[in-house]
Amino acid sequence: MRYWLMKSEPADVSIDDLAAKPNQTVDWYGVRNYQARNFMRDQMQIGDGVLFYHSNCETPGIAGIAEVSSLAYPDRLQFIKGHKYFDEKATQETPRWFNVDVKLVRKTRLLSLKELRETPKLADMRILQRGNRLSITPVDPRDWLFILDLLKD
DNA sequence: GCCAACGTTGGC
DNA sequence: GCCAACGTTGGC
Repeated sequence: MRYWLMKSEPADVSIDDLAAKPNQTVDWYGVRNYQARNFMRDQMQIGDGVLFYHSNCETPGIAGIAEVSSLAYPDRLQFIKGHKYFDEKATQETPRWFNVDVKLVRKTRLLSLKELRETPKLADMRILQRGNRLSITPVDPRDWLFILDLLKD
């Protein structure tokens, strides 16, 4: 059982969009970074905890709790010619990109990036490190518990 | 295998 | 819209 922080641009899929999906589940398509792909493909297990993070928006921050609800499988968009996420080097036999499914557990208050930065206990989180751009990062179990506590009210 | 050029991310 | 950081590409 591991914990992750996964970034989503709310203009693409927000926490409310997730809540409105069938089964409150979304396929985490479009990851085109090898490190992030490897986390999904090699490490994620069903039931892993997910901090659903809003990025590239007015108030970035953690917007809800979710969970990994499938093992990784080939990202279907890599095969669609003309699509933004098409990859000509990917084939059905040897897909290059993978995604898991993510299911909402509950929407929370917005725990802003600013507040995260102002919380000394969380200073070691990957998301807070200088220059971090990775869209999926592991979360230390202690940080996970601490954040759940911050989100209790 | 080096590394310059280029593209993307994402906070501000 | 700016730009720092950093990943990827491709010529050599």
